[in-house]
Amino acid sequence: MASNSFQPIQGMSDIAPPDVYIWQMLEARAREVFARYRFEEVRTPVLEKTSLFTHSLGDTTDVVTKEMYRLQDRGGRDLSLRPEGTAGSVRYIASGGEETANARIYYIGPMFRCERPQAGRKRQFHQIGLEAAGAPNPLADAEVIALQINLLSAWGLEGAKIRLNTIGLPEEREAVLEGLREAIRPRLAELPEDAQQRFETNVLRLLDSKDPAVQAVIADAPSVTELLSAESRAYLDTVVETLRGLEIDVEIDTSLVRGLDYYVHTVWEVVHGGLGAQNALSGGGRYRIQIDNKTIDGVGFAMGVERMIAALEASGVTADQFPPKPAVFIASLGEAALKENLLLMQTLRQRGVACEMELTNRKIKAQMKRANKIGAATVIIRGDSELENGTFVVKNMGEGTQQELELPELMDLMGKGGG
RNA sequence: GUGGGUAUAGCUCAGUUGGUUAGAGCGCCAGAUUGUGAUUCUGGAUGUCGCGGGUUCGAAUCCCGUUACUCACCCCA
Repeated sequence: MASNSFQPIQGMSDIAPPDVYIWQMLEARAREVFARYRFEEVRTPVLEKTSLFTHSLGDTTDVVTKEMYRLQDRGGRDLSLRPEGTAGSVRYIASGGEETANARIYYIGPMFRCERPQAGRKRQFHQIGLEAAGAPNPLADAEVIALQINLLSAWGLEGAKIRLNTIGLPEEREAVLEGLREAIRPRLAELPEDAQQRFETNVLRLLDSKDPAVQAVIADAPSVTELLSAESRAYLDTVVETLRGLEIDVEIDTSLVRGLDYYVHTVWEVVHGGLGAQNALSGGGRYRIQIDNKTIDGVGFAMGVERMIAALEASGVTADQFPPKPAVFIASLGEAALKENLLLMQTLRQRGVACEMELTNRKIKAQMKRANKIGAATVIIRGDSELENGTFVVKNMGEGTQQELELPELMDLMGKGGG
């Protein structure tokens, strides 16, 4: 029943069984893939100084200006729940000097943005992300993209597409923006009002507008790539060639832009058809972030876990395909057996067998029913007569067969994986 | 921040033009001769009809507010 007092706050949810199994699968396989590519986990705090985000993401971006959970602590410090993972990772990288200058790290955890929830968008959402610090190098960008593709296939996702583009260097940004404005200005009147505003505040955003009127004007404007320097174009070309050399085929999408200020050179997105309006599973790119007098270069991506799960479900991969290991169930008959079975359960658990038992004197029928429900592969039945004989009835639930064993035989069987 | 849809049992949902004790399926509990599950049969329990107010002789049903869910815009993972 939907009672307000039992519900999490807006845009946040409990992740419980059976849903949690697919989360565990995703995280476990991600850790395997990251380890293979030699990345290590770093767990940064969820709460950071607000200034970290305003400086690295850009103090006029929507994420910073209207989507952060921002608060003051008791000492009056201005803090924010992290809206993304790169800023904190980069702070960590910057904190380590030479030790972390070329860090290869990953993170798994919750992010927070106070927006209106919709399909694929929660206020507390989760990302699995990765950062490879180091000076710009197209080979590094290609390696990270290759890793990401490997990750998607480890998760069993089909039908995802990578859109790749470049946005060049900060020093040429102004020239790009001016070039775009010049091309659009003569037809400014054709644009709807909100687009005209974006013309002033964020021309790049017009490129990926969904509005047909905007698209018509953009179609005739030069692409970002055309406005960039030869060096920046060459950088992108090398990324693409390197990927082709790794037998990874990517397509360049010149309408792709990013909403955060820190990006330079390569940017990309993984999109999937089964998701509704928020169709990006992942955003990635190369960045350059200043913290105090330090500049951190790196390349990375973040995958939205909720969106990833939605995409997997759209392609037939669901949580109930990853249930926990089937358990052994112990059924008791009578007070004396119940007590003895507690000790048996303790012993089995200490030997690594996942097991469960009924702690009341319920009828055996009800106990068998429960064992069946939790998916126990084996039920050990012990009542008064077994107690007298020193034996255990062991039932194989899959086949419906059962045998009566003595303790050494039982332990032997359990040692082989719980029956 | 703006706009649309929704809210009835643990779950999925039905509920006629406002009318008497609000229903179904699944699940749960119990029974179908001895201490054995998943099938079958029989019986049983469970609802502040999201919450608050209003209209009415009478509201799950109409109106207003509110909270949450959901979808889209904006933006983003």
